Amino acid sequence: MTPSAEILDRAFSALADPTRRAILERLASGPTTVGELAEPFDISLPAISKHLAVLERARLIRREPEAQWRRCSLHPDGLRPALDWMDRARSFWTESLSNLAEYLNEEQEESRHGSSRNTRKKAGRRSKKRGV
Amino acid sequence: MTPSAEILDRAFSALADPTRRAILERLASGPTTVGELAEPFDISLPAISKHLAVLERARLIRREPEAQWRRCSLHPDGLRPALDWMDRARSFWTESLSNLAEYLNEEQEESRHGSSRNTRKKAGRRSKKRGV
DNA sequence: CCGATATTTAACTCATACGTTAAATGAGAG
DNA sequence: CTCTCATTTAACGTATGAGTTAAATATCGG
Repeated sequence: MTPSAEILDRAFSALADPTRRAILERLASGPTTVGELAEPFDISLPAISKHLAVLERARLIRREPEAQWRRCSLHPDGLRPALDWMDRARSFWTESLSNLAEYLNEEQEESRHGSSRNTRKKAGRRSKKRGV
Repeated sequence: MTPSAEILDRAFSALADPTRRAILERLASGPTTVGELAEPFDISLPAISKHLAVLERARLIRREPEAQWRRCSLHPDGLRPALDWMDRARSFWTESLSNLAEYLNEEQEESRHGSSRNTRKKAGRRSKKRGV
């Protein structure tokens, strides 16, 4: 629904491949050409070219022509949306966990007060795997 | 190469889908059942079930049986590897950009000194090769 | 045990991802 | 112009992803 959904899709999808992550890490030490970028990998040049296309489509890198080469570099702010989402995720993750802790405390309180009606924390834990 | 590559693959891949991201956000407000989780979406229950399987395989959620339901919750620390990678990416991204700025400054300096041979800002200057 | 409810598995379709090799493009050098 | 190098595009095979409907499984409540 949010208009940024596609952007996030592309960014995370681009990051979900070890070759592409390695390419990004390599670009951290400065812009370089496709051939140089491809060198450490065992796959064909067209394969690398496609990975670069994916990264470019995800706005994570830029390629600009320079003589017969194409200079690849990290796209400034290209990681922003993904970073922002992850930062939000980090907060709600920890928040959720602290809520859970709180809830467990309440449960404990409640059961100490002796109201024994329905104190199921993990209801009916019986033997799972009954043979058919 | 790193043994964590697959873990990151799965995490980012899991995050690369808006339905799954929405599910995670929903889980931020506390554990819930599959059915409840599926309710806001337009897709079938089996589809949701598969999304949950993907999230579980990526260690982002946990599902534990509870009566005839399965209670889904965020997996504590499940986001850790992805968060760590992203934090590293954030640093090397900005580092790389500040290096770029530095480099542009040097270029400018150089051209101010009047050495008019080949003062193209975008050519020359390859192979900086500062091992990071 | 039976029937209802929650969820998953099976079997299938369609689209996209990732790799290959071979051919095409674009720019510099002779 | 022609040769060569860097890179992409084309065409293809195969695997995986995301969705569907129908059937299976598991657990509770009577």
